[in-house]
Amino acid sequence: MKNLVIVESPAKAKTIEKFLGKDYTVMSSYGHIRDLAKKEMSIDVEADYEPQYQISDDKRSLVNELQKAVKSAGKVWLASDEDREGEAIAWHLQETLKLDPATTQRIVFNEITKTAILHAIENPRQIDMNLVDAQQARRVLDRLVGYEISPILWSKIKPALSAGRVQSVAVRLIVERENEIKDFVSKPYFRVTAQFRPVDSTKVLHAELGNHFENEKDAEAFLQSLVGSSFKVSRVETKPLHRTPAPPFTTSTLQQEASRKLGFSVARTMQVAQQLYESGYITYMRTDSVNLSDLALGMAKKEIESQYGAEYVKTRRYQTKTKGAQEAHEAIRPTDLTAQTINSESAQRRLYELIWKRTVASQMADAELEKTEMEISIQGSKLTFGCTGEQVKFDGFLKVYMESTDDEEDESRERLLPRLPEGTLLAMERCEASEHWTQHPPRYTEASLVKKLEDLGIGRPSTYAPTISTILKREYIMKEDREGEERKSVALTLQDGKVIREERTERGYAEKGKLFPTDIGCVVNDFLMEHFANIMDYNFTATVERDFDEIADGKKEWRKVIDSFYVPFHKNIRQTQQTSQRTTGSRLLGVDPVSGKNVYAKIGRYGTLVQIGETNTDEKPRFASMKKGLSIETITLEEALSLFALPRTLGQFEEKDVTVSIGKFGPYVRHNGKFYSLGKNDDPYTVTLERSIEIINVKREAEMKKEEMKKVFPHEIGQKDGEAVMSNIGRFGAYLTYKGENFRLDKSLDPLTLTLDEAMKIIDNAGKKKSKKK
DNA sequence: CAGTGAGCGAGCTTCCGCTTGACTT
Repeated sequence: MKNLVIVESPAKAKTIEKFLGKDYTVMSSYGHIRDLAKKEMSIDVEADYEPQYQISDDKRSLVNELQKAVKSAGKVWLASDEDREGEAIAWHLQETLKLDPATTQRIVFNEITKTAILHAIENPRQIDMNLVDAQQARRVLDRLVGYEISPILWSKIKPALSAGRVQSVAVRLIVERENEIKDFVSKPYFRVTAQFRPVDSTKVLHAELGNHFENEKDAEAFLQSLVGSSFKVSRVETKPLHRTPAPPFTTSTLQQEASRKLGFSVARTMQVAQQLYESGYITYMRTDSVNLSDLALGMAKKEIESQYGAEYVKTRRYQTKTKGAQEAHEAIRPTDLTAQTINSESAQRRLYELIWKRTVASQMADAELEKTEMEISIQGSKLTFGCTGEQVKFDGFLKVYMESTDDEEDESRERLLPRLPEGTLLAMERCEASEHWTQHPPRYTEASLVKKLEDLGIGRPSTYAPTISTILKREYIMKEDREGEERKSVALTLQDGKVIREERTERGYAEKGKLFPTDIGCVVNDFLMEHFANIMDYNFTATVERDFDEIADGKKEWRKVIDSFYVPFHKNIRQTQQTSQRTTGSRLLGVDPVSGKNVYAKIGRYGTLVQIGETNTDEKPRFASMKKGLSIETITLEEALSLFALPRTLGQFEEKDVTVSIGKFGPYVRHNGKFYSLGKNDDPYTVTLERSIEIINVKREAEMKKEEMKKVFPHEIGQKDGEAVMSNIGRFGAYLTYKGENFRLDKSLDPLTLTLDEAMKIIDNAGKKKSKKK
């Protein structure tokens, strides 16, 4: 063994090994192998911010293996990605594996082809310490911010909270959007639509008035004024229009489109993309680059030519405009563009097809359209109706793919218009003025939040999904569906010279999977905005990124950059810790009619709660947790008082008290020292004694059944090759045991009546799958 | 595994970015 090549990803290692042949062994570092120690700050501020690195727990055995491989290798090639993090990974490898910088080869390639890799091997360099230092600065800054602010939140608001350069700004976006929505005053307006017909034809023309009316009176007056009017086509304008395809997918745009077109969460998209990547169907899925390799461009051209014809080909190179993009990889694309679809489970197939279409469309010709705008004049009025139509002259990339939008009101009312010359007289067939409301700005979805973060240059492709799950886990935000609000709206129709008024009940737009801030999210955000405005600034990341770039260019020293940030920052930390008030988001709801004491809603150590009485008096106040769906801001006095109804004693069963309450794991019934969880549809505030007894009995029966099961299992189905085939019930359901190995049983199969033949079939099939994988 | 919330004090929590696995029945 002469050469050892180390890359970041095992899938990449497998591919490269094939290109390099016998003289090379390719191993993977699985990302970073070393990081700041988890406990405490692990940055020696006194010693000029010396970082204390440690091999990550889950990498110890890997590092051992790498060490062994290094010993038997003549030359070591560090081939991690060509960006800040990749350079740091290479450096950490060099340090940890005690490689000699003079003989260690640093190589990079951002296209996994034989040519690119061989070219890289011929052009090795040494590790770029400036780039490594830029990464160290990034790492140290994030640790300082996160580990100094978080403890302040623990002491001033609630334990186990967190703050960080990325997550806190993500929460800020959601809190501020919610505030905008709260301040938004929805106003009604009237939109007038009409249907015309040329007097000597049956063609129909759908048009809309260029103006809206603010109230019903004006709308009605306008409709009245139309009675007896004549209408004609006053202007026709036709102009060419062309549309360009969207660039190939990056992580962020893939997440957005998969959310809009397939309804995937950001995490789901990444999970499915990972599977596609590991099966070799697509290129790497964590990327900020829209660039396609020459190989891919060539494949696309060939594929489009053969499928759609040469006139559909237009080779395009896209430029990445994203702030702070590092472009260590290609855009996300199929590895083989001749495969329009793949034979795989549904989610993988659908995501793959989306990627295929987007990639191919990006290399196709513009769509050529003809847009016609028609204006219809009203005799005796300055107002005009208008309609637009679009005709596709050449479909180009539209043959394959059209990008979606987030706009909920996007009705794409464009249609083909009949050809009518200017001056054509029109008869009005019907006309309606309908009431609508102005819409508040939309709440973020996971995907639109990712887009916003990317626009601000905050976060990286590998962190978008984890960031969202962090702020969900901390309960700063929640993801919810909301029904549209019901509204009464007025519609006025012009019929036989009269205006008919009709009231309709309408539902506004339903919101699905939208992000809402919680009480805690709002209180933490207010606190951070008050005390750490610079970190919360939307430009903070962009500003420090400029410093990191200068470090990478060798123009600045990383420790100095950190020092000029840290000195004022740390002073602010100390001051905030000493002087700021404990923050609970407390709100006075009113007076308890029974005790005459004040009732508050606020944040406590374990979440939001309501409180009767004061905390700074001798007499202890009474507390009760808030139910799901209640918030400090909207809870009423009555709702708050009702929360004190627990625990309730419902009566007796088998001569013992039956009580109901809410515990750590949800609502429960307690009887004779035992606990029984309430069902999903049971409300602890109203549940009856009868229902509680039913719950107790159901659980008792289930437990008895389980006991009986234990007696029956493990069950011997039969013998094969002198070994027993057993069935059993475990934590994850029924399974078979044979020759010391376990095999999952499908839910539809009964582990007791299964025959030996059936069991052996399952075992054989599972065995085949395993050997295939290897 | 079925509270808590005041106060006492121990010991715990926390960042972002790079990569997969997982006692997988």
